[in-house]
Amino acid sequence: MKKTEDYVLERQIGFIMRRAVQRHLSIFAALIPDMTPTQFAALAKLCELGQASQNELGRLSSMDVATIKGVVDRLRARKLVKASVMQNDKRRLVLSPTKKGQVLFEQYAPKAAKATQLTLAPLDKAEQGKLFQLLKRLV
Amino acid sequence: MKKTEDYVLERQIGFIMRRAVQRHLSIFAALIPDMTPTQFAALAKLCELGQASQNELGRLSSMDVATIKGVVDRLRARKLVKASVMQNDKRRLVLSPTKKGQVLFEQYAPKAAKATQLTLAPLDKAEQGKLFQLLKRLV
DNA sequence: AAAATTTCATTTGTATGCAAATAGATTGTG
DNA sequence: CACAATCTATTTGCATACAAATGAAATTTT
Repeated sequence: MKKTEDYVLERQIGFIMRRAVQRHLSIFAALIPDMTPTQFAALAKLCELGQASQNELGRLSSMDVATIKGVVDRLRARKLVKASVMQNDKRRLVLSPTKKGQVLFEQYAPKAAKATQLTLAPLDKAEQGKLFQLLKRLV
Repeated sequence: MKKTEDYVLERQIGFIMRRAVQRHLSIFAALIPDMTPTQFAALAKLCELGQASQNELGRLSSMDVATIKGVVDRLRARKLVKASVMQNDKRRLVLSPTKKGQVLFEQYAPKAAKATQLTLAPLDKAEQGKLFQLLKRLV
């Protein structure tokens, strides 16, 4: 006995996650108007790695090849990331953060962490941990 | 004593949610290649309401005015939604699902619900409920 | 009623996000 | 070694997603 009311948008995980993401993006933008979370993620991962090819960076920051290209292009345009063709493998673009990129990362990292904190603020520490644990298991 | 390693991308809620959303979108697309989750959400909400203005539909399905316009335009192009200028208030566009739209909604609703189920499959029922509860409190 | 404010829809611009196709470089295999 | 398969990056096309500006219509205020 299926009825229309059986499908409730507000009970769909995609809908709820979309709203949670919207809230987080808004918080992030308020703290760091200068850079998108995606751009910051790529920069952060590259700072952590020190060096990586473009596709590699994309994989490690969960962006497909087309997306990471756009993100890296914008970071390069701002001189936060530098690129050069790898000698051993001329298909690859070796990326690394510039000094300016590293400085900006160090400067924004506390704010980005704060964005996570503020997003999770409605939950206590135990609940925050639980949420992380559950979300991770979805992937 | 802040250090670079203090910021770990994988421990940021935005990153984890982005990955979870990616996973869900992939599952949804596999079950319903014909329509995006966003389009289905708008159609579902409109079927639930029976009728709504465009902005109203956007608010209730968590899309801003520019986004809902695009989504509705595409639904209208496929004749799943019909629109007319409201007589009482000529600013408003009154939307309602077409017969075709209603049929398609009824047809896809079980699949869309299945997408939620599959996304949550790694968790048991209690954990699924907990995840919903935690995510809702973030918004 | 006239003016100020608000609401609705549209438009523009920028930034993800993904699928699919392509070209060039490298690797693996017969 | 040659050739098929794979990998890297790019490009195109489409679909969210949001900020900001605009114009038309309705509401509120004075």
